Amino acid sequence: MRFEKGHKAATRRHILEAASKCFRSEGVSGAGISGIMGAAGLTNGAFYAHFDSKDALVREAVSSALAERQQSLEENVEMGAGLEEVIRSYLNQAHRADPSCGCPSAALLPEIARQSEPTRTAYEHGLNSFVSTLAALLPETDSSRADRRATAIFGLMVGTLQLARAVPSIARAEQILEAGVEAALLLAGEPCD
Amino acid sequence: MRFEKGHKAATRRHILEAASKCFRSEGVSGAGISGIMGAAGLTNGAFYAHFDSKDALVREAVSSALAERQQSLEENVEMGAGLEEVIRSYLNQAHRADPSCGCPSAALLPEIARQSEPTRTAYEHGLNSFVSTLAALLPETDSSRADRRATAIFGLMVGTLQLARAVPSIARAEQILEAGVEAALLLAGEPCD
DNA sequence: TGTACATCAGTGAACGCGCGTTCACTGATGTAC
DNA sequence: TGTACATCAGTGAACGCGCGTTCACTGATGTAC
Repeated sequence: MRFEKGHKAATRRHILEAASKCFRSEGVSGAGISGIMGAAGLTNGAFYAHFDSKDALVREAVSSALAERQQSLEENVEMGAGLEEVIRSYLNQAHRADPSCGCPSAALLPEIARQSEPTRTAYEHGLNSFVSTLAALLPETDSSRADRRATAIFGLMVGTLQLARAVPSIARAEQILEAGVEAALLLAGEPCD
Repeated sequence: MRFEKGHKAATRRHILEAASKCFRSEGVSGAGISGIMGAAGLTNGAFYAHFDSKDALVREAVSSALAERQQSLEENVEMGAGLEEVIRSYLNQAHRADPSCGCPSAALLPEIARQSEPTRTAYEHGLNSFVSTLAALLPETDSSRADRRATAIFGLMVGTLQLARAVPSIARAEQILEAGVEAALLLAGEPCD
């Protein structure tokens, strides 16, 4: 078979999507090239026609997962979602149970800290955008204070979801998620400083 | 040479300490048996005289790191530290810069969520103790409410430290840590419900 | 119109390497007779 | 006292395996003449 125009770019996107899911569910060092390529419906040999190395794939997959989440957040906000809806759609059992389509920060943060500098820079940019979008949902008008508060709220969301995922008991996970929602709402409502 | 009484138990503890550091700095799947044994001053072959498998080592190393942190927290509290000192001794540059001796939750949580059930159960027990100790530092008298609030504060601490470790800029990390301290103090001071 | 060659996404076997794990062995000490 | 054997923490080479990466090849299509 011959390939229509844009075929290779589409394949590249499929690999990126598969990688982004595999990394979130198995971890960056837990997911291998063969498994990722298999999930994308290809064999391992085709990988290097699309990416220079696993490291390059990690950088792009992290960026891509962050961008996907950013877009989904913005869509929710445009549909009228406030901070409470955003928090509740993050700290719940569905998100806890499926890391593969969820927040890359919750699934990968400690590993991102061990990645090469370009990957960490890409992460920082994605984080900044996400925090800005959250900050715009806060009552606080001073944008630097709102960013600070949004950063803390996001840190709380990430840490809480990770705690809920680590404990084996679903009931305990539920308590953790509820404690997180309650505290995040409190942080959202209280004035800064 | 022959070995004095208790020698083998001491070696086992050394392996556990080395493993606990290696896991925190390189990740559970990033750290190998050879590297851990080397860090303990032994060769890889000796490992299986002390532990059944890497999985068993992970379980014990996680427990041991949690217990060490728990003990250090309790000592600080006995020396008169309040919640603010605890928060500030967690969310600072020294802790950000050295994961190997720091909080195992901040270094390993997403990986712990992927471990076998016994490891996750061990983690849950360590977490519960830590949260109870934090809860006792809150003004809230109702212990179940205090536990909920302490859980959220701990989630905030863990997520915030991870964010600070992931970004490449130290200045940005500092902003993140400060935002976390501010929010954690707010959560500590506000009444629950 | 037919033939030879170029293109190019993808295949699948192979590379060296390090992993977790096993095992025959070492060498210093203790014990039996 | 001397000799043979047991004990036991640790060594270091080897096992099979999967990793990231490379490469000769396939096979369908396009282009040149």
